[in-house]
Amino acid sequence: MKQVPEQLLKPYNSQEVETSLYSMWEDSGYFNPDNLKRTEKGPYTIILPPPNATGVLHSGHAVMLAIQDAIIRFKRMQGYKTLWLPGTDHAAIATQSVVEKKLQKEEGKSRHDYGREEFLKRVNDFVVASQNTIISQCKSVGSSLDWSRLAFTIDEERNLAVRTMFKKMYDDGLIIQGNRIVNWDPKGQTVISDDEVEYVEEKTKFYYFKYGPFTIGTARPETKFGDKYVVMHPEDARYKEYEHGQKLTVEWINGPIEATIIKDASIDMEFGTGVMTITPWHSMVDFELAQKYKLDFEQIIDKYGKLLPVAGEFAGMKIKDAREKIVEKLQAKGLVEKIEDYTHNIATASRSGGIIEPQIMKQWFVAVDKEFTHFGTITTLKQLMKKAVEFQSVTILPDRFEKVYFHWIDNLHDWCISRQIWYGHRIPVWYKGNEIYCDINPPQGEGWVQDEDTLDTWFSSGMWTFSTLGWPEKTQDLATFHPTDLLETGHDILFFWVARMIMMSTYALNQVPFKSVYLHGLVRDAQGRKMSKSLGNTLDPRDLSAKYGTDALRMALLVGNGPGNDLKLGEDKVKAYKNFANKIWNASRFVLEKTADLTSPASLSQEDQALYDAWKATKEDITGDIEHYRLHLASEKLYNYFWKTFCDVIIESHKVRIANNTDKESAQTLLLTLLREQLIALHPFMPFITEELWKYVKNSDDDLLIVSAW
RNA sequence: GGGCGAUUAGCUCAGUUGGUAGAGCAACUCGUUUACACCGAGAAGGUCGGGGGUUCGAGUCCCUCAUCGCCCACCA
Repeated sequence: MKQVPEQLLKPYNSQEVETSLYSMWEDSGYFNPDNLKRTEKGPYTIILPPPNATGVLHSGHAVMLAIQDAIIRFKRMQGYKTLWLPGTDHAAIATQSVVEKKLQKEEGKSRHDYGREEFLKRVNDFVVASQNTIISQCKSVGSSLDWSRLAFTIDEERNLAVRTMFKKMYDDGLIIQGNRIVNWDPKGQTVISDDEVEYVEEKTKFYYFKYGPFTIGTARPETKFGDKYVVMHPEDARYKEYEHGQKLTVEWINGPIEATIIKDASIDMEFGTGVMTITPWHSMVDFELAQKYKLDFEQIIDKYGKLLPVAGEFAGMKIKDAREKIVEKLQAKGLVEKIEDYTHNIATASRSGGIIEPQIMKQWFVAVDKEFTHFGTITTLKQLMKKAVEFQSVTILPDRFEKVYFHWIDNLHDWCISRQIWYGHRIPVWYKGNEIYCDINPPQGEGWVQDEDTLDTWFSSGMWTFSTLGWPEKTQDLATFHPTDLLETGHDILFFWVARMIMMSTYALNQVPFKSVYLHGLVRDAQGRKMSKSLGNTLDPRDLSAKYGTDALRMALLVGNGPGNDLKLGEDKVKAYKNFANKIWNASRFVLEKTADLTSPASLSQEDQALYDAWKATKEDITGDIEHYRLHLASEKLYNYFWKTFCDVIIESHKVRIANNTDKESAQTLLLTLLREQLIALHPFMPFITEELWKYVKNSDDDLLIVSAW
């Protein structure tokens, strides 16, 4: 007769067991696929979306880790050679600005006071110091990541990969340098890509100014100094007396100027007066018009958002201050016809919040529409991205995001990849006079100067599935684990990241980066609001995990959380699964007590066999759910079966049978078998409590639950 | 301006291919001499946003309207 372990006599205490269980798993080496004994089903790989190296664990991370860990544990138990590869992200702009603020606050100096080299050293020190925080927090929620393969988006290996990729794309003519109109962020002092622009609604004024015989409409008087082209629709009857190319002299802000009439069908006759003047240096639309008709470009605003000498008396003023003054002056000259209230969207930089000022600048771009020869066929990067999803080499879950993805590709312009910040992968291009040199390593000889700019952080992130596996070297890992099986991430970075990974991987390897994409939603508070520090409604996963147990937290994040949908998380929900953990604990003790005198498994009675078969069917159902990434259903079914069927029905009836000695050994065998199998099935979702209980339920020759057969 | 999603019990949400409406929380009644009160038993609660259609049959498919939310877009 076995003794029921003393530990089971008190309620389940997650804090007492979690840390040591995690160490036990780590020590076992089973997080590393090379150490797995059963790998008959072949490789299964997930690369972890790298959290910011300087970040702390938030509920978004917790969801991501819970989902991926559940899938990885499931596959590992099924007998796959599972690799879940961790890493951290250098998050160029975000990290640099954090360190800049810190240095400003602590030492009162800007990055320029330190100089590039010293500043980068400071950033690196900061990153190294804070990196362990996020890593240990990932561990604390039970993530069975292979830490032996930990990567960093800007370490030496990844830098080599980035330089190699840049060079390859440069040689293929896919990375080009050009003077184009770009999104300049005066606050962050860098160019950003179209995807980093966020449109924010702004209430402002709409001004109607007299411009010679016309009335022009504008929301931005401060850009209008040099406006010498006046544009209207060729079929606008109101202006039919004027001809394209006609010149006339008009009185304007700082005196008379010679204006040229442009007729173009892109003008909306219904909007305003149907006439506008254009400012090609500071407007995307105007830029295109100017290119079309080969007009002059003149810069009006500098990179700090101040007016240039062309503004005459207004030179040096911030645009915001200048606007009023200019309107006043026009008013004094009698050129203001009317002013209306106006609501429109202004472009802001999503990171810094600065208002974007379009500028013409020399930058580096990835040409997405340019044809090139790719493994023997002519294609474009856009086509590569499109085909991967179109032909289902990559499937996106939920599938409605496939439409969103295609729509994004259709509207995609060349990707501006150069940034005027210091922290990041430096562009591997050197200049000497008019010579330009691009290679993985610096050129020989004197007088070469490297390009000052760094790369968009998503450039290196785009290579993440294969740079982490050793590319450009032909490593065993790359051959074994690429393409990866699943990318699980938030739908908010579908464009930034998912699309770029598909582009980079199909381009460089002629392989998709992953076979499936699983997009989870945002974690919101119980009222459905976005969690934010300013609202004070954030739920810290570390607190929840400490208070209710990691298993409870994980269940709360998984049950009912279908792909693509936002999850409303209240503390009540976590508490409910803490109760469930305790239920498992108590039921396990009870089963162990009632079966202590069972020496060897008995054959099942017909009735018990039927119950067992019903469980088998449930488990098969659950297996299918997990295989199709329906964790929200699988977890709920396990919960219901354990509580409603196993505890409330089977244990209740069988304890009577055991007491009355009716088919006792069959009853005992069934209880023990069902408990064992449910611990296995629950393990991917609630790894800690199940592994802990497994110690008491397993047979002597059984290994850890983490590697037990599903 | 385009696209997408949501609308199911008081609250938060499930409902995989159309086949007699589900869970958690809350509220109600009862129960504490033996697994668990972090519990059990029981009862209550829904014309599945409105309207129309397809079907033997619709929460599920189609059309339409309404409200809320998200994404995309260079109307000055």
